Amino acid sequence: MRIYNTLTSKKEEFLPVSPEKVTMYSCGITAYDYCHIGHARSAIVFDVMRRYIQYKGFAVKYIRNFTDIDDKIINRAKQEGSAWDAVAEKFIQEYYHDMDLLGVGRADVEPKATEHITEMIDIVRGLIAKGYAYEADGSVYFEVGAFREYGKLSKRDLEDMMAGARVEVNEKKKSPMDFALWKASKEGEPAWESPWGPGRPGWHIECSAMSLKHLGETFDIHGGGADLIFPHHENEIAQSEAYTGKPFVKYWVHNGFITVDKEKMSKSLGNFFTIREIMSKFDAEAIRFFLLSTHYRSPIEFSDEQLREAEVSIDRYYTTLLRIDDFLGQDNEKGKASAEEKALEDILGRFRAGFAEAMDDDFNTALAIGGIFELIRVLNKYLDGRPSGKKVADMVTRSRSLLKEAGGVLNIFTRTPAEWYRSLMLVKQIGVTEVDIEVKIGERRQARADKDWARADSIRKDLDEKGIILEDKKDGTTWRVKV
RNA sequence: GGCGACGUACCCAAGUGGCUAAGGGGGAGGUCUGCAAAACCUUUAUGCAGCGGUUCAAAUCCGCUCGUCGCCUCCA
Repeated sequence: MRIYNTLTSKKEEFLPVSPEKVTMYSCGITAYDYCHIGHARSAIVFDVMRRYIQYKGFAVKYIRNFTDIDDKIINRAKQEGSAWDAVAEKFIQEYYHDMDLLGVGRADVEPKATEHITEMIDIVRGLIAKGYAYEADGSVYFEVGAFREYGKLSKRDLEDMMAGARVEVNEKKKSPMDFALWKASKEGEPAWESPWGPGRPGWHIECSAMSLKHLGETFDIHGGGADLIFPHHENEIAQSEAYTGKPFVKYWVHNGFITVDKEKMSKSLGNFFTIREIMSKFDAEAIRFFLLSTHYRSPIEFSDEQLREAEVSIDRYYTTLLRIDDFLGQDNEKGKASAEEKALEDILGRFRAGFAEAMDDDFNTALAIGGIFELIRVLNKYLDGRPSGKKVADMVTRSRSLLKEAGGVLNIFTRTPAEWYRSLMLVKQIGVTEVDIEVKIGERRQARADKDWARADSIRKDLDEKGIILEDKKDGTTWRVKV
């Protein structure tokens, strides 16, 4: 398995610290607002990495934090006239709501910054003792110049940064690049007792403290959005390595951005879409599929059209699954081979290896999905030959289980076709019920038996206008939701 | 200004030295069907931003040019 490491700027063979157990940490959210689709991408990308590493047979310990104390949370609370911790708690719950629908699993530990104040203070105290940090007016700063390797992740030279520094002037800091480990609290702000007086943690220190506590001094994978490379992750490295004297992380992985009109989606530009906004128009699975249909490091242009195409693709999957289930449900006594038997056997024989090869190459989900649709095409062609018999049933069953296996790793294609259509009916706001549709199908069946094609077609057209497509098959009519 | 990434068909998107340039969507034609739908078939890049170079061999490596974007400030 090869993973692209931001630290070395290349794909590297994945060799975890411990051969059996993989330790990974991803930066979660600051809980001050609803999540947008960029948060979804990050969460889904790392969710898939974790699932795939488990699929490969490793035990995984996965940590994803919540930043529950921060300026933005405090400001939001002020705006709303509520308590800062109530704001954080509310948006953590909203996060779970969105992520559950997107199929993002819970991490093994989901630590909150405020639950690790003691650990953070210990690290800050240690950094001061080792000469990497200094106190000024109740705040503590990390002295960037004292850490020789500063800039190694973001490939920056400290002197260049000073020259072009756009950081605000802070007289208390020795250098403008120094960053806060501990911030003295102002009047009325949340505060914790510390050796430097009442204050609260700086942003970066929490990840160092929580990863150290839950994963140890050196762990395997640390991830987040590419916008966290600098300064957040650079600072984490400085703090952690200065404190422990050990390498902090083996593999740094960063996902690319979502763009709108080619520009990065961001809060400040105001060009962002929240997850729930999108889920009011598209099924959550379509969002997940859309995000996985591009390699995680590439930018993705967000658009309704792309989401719609994702829906069409998923629909193709479930339509095939329905066909498989229909096929396996029918009598398959007499044996009739399909001309495409060899082609299906070939692809079944290499499918699993192909999937692993794609995923082993820096989690190439786009290629892996391509393999899934290749199998679907060959299988459909095979079924077009109307084969029957035990061997055929076995091959079709095997196809289905391989599709489910691959889908399971990506956590897509895990529902039944019926569940998919039901969900589509909700999201497309279809104005007829399943019972209505069955009644219409019954009426049409009679019309067709009477060879009253005009009436049969009018019933079909009527449903089509409501977003329901009828399909006449040998043994009856089925319906689907139009995507 | 410094650092970095990207530019593959009508659209999205894999592929980063050698097998017919994956896969999805769309278009055109066809098979099947009462007609449809689905599915399948054929077709839609002798070509990978442009120009040079390295090599027996380049979308893939190197150089330059053009274009787009990101980070350097909170950001997934």
